[in-house]
Amino acid sequence: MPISSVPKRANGQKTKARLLRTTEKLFASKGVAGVTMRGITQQAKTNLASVNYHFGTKEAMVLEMIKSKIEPINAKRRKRLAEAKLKYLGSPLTTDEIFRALIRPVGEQVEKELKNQTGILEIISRSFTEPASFLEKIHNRFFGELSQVFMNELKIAHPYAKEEDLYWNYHFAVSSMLGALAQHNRIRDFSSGRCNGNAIQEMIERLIIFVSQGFEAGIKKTQ
Amino acid sequence: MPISSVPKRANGQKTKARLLRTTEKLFASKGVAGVTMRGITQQAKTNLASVNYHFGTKEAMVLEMIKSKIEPINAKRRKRLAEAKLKYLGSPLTTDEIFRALIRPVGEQVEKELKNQTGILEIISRSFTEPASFLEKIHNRFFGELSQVFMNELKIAHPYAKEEDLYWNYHFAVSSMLGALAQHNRIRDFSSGRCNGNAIQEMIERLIIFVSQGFEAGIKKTQ
DNA sequence: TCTTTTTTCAAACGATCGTTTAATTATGGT
DNA sequence: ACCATAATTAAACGATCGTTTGAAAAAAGA
Repeated sequence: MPISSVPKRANGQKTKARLLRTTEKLFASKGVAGVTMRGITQQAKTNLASVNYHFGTKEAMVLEMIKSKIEPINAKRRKRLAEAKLKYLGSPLTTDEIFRALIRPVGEQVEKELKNQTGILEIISRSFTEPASFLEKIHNRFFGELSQVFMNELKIAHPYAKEEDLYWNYHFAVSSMLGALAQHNRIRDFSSGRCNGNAIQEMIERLIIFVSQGFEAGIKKTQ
Repeated sequence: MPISSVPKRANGQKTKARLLRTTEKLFASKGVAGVTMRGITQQAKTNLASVNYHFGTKEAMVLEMIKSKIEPINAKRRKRLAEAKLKYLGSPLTTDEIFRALIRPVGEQVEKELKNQTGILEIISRSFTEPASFLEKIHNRFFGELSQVFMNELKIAHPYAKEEDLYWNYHFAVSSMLGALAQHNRIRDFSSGRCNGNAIQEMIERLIIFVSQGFEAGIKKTQ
């Protein structure tokens, strides 16, 4: 008898986790419509009804999967921003440092889970572009307040910029990030093999430069 | 008896066009999965079987709709690029002029069809992000060679830049454009009403600046 | 007008979707 | 060992999907 009494109903939790992992893969490759109950349960080697037993509905399972993927990234984003602020002790951050805190955690999480073939990039981007209406509440909850945090930091960094410019270009920056992440597998073919879309770290660093400079150019328009 | 003998079976062409227009709206708002045969034929006030009669399959109809929306834009892009080259008579174009030729035609087409409530932005972006596999052939055909044309122009404009940098940042630029267009309805809420996502022309002009400067910053990295 | 072709229509088909039910098996507590 | 709960399973349900069929209606050509 093991001393640790934490995992009660161990097997049950295992199938639940197995379902979530399978949902990840299928959602990343085929979207929410491609995630079928039979496809998931078959690949997770469990019964069809197990999804409804563990999660209630298919939607609830997808939402829980997305939540489990995005929340750690957002936590890291806040942490990085706070660390940067601490380092600069009150004085405003540079644009690229702010966007570094926003974008780098994505790349790190991707590298971390590269072995799992999980496809966080696709999950994040799909959670924005999927037509499924039930995903919208997720964004407002996950990205709504997070965006306000980063926008506030950008306002501090650019006190003389017009608010309108700041909003527009932050919107471009986020959209660029999502678009680039979502399309990252296209660059290999497009560049005839010259660029590797799986070199995530390289892409992230390049993306930070692109987005930061685009942002600054956009807000300096009127100065 | 009318002299013009062009429109034979006039009524038949009308329902076909009506089907295409309805497909536009539904695809834009709900994606390819949300485009149901019964939903389309009901809204187009025709019979369920008319889709298969006029187009063969649902996919064929969606493809034809997308083609009819994107091809005019791409034609305009080539034309604008050619006009700009003619104006500069051999000397290389500036970065923002190249991207202007790429991005502006989208905005113009949107403004042109604003009254139709057709949603080209959603159609373009969805045609990239939709998980439907049958859409992939479209991109390679539509955007593959077009991208090569614009990439060549960027190479001419930046003869000393590394090819790798050019490819990466063109990829970012296109992804940014698609991402920003796809997410354009989010900025209103995000900015608490300060920015209007339906002010397409303003967004397009801002986007050109953002993308051009991001691109130049990305390729100047090593110079 | 008569004939031929095109277009529309109601009805049904087979397939697949998410969910539910009820019976069975496995597990943990006492 | 016994019992209550948790978990798994096979089977079926109702709904919706895209497509096909065969006949009726409409339009064009002769």
